[in-house]
Amino acid sequence: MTTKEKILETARLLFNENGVETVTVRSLAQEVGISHGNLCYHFANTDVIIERLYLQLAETISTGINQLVPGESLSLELLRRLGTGTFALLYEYRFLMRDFAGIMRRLPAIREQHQALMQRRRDTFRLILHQLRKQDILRSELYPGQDSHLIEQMLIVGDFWLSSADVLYEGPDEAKINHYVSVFEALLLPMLTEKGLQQWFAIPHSNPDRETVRGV
Amino acid sequence: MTTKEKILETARLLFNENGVETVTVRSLAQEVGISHGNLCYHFANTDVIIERLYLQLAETISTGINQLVPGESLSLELLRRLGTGTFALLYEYRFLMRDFAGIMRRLPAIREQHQALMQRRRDTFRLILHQLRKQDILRSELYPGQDSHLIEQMLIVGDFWLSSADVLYEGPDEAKINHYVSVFEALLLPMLTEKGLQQWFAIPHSNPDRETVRGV
DNA sequence: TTAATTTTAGAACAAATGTACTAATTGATT
DNA sequence: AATCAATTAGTACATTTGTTCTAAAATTAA
Repeated sequence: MTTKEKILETARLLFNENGVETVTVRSLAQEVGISHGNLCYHFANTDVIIERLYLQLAETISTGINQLVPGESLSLELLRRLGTGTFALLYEYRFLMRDFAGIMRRLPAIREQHQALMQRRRDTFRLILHQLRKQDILRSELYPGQDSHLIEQMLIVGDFWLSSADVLYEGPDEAKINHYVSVFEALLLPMLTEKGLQQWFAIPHSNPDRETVRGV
Repeated sequence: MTTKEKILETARLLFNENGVETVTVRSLAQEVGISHGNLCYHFANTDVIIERLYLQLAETISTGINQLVPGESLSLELLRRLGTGTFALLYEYRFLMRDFAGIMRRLPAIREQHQALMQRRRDTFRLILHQLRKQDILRSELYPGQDSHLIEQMLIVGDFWLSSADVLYEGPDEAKINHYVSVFEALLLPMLTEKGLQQWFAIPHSNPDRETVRGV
């Protein structure tokens, strides 16, 4: 592992543990085991490190999104695996969502990137809703604009379950991601058709070691 | 207005605008128009100011919660007014939710207070669900534990719509709160009975100047 | 091997911040 | 009016932090 990679990796762990505000070039350098002068040689400051880590995450998510092809058949089980993968990925970069406001304030460049990413996720969610309806798994809107509301719920829960969990989650750590995937999934369930509900009940929910896919 | 009150008020506005990390005893004192020595005489540091502001919010919310009496009849319109009031209140203290993680890290005392507050809100939500079912407005659970999922969704959306709005909301400011109240409300809608849906459709949704109630 | 380039450690400096302290001023009480 | 407590402004100091600079060491290329 090169020094650059070691720095990024250590920074990610340190950010996750202590938050972005408490990590300085000096404390990070010490954790990596190099001088802070050396660290500044590779990355001028912590801001550019945060930016790089955000790009890492955004790229991984984007490639995940592109795995979903319009028109391709979907199952609720596939969606759950996609969701679990995304949540697990987000968990590795959880400092980004936890210190969301502060980071967006510090790094306007990321703000725009994030807006674009969220737009792509919105489109993906809309695609999913459309496909599920075509397969008669999802009921149609109860009122005009319900889909938009649902998608916003998905964005909020999908991004900020981490912050909420920080204070409220009390179960075992291994079950955390699966728990919040269930909370997320439950946004969709009341809108399932009879057929959709049957398909959902048929998914093995007790097994937490399901294979996961990254992205979306 | 006493100096103490002036400090708290200015701090709240400054926190909302620039985030807790950027506000120092000096910058705050300057904004209030007093010396930083004087400010430290009233409040040792910014931490105790944050704590005081949190208590202000928590207390207001708690009194709002107690307005709901178990067994009393509910309407979706009343719930919407309660929701709007709470969202408006939260908006005035939005820095607390935006810089949530950082604050919880800095002030462990608040963390415990917040856990307790969230428990009370959970109980309130459960009470509401129960009462709505008694009035045949809400369908029963699709699966055991759905209520818990729904309540967690309500907590997450109810707390973090502010953070999401920071980056994603693009409409006019006056409509912001009502928009997110709708997103919040939409969590419940798919579970309404026929009767419930009819009641909901009868609410005048276009008028944003509805009277609001604080709390919950 | 030699020369050039990259990487590294450490020193130095300015700016900002929390905290403590002093002295002056104000306001209330007797 | 005199006294005491509360309030205020301003100073001082130690720490931390970002940033820059220098020189040594390590690595690579010729």
